[in-house]
Amino acid sequence: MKNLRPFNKLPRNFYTRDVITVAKELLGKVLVKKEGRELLSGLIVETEAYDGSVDQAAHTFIGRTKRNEIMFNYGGYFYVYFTYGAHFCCNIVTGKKEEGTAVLIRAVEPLTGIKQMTENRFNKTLVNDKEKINLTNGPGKVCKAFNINKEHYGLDLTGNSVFVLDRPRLSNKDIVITKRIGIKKSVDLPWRFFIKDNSYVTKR
DNA sequence: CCACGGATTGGCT
DNA sequence: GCCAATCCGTGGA
Repeated sequence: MKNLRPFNKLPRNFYTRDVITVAKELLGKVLVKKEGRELLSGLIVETEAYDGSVDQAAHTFIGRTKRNEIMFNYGGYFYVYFTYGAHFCCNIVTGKKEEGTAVLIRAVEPLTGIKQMTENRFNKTLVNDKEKINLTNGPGKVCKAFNINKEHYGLDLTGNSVFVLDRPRLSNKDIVITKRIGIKKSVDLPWRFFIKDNSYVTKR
């Protein structure tokens, strides 16, 4: 699992498809961030789709603002926002120009750079299994562990600092579909996707 | 184990 | 001025 070389970076045309398809197909792919010499990476295990054309919970529902403008670009950009006065959350912009759609990365399973992630999260290096599970099982936790913040807003994911590696597509039977969590509007849309039985999915 | 609420910034009305 | 696509600690059973 240490050697990520045989896998290719996802190309632009992966991201420019519709948000639901991309949200599902991102499951099982590998999020990578280069941090100095360290390669932080994790298997994407939980996502949510947001679509401003029909979805009141999407930040683009109100139209274009300075904060959400990257979501109106075509797919393959990083939308990072700050919330609750404390946390960053990262999203992958999808679709065509002006669509205003994106996929929230809710949880990953740590693969490489675990020691660095633990330092980023807890400011120490010791890890037991309980801490490992708690490292990246939530959108704010993923950003903290990967040290993703305001500076990464608008990054092109076909570039070289943050990107996603391809992996074989999961079977539909390994994907669970539910309503989204942590929101107050458009709560009934079944736009949350996660890998069945994966222990790094958000706990409820 | 579960429920509850405080923290704390910045975007938008 | 309101309140959020969250997290964590506390307190009770």
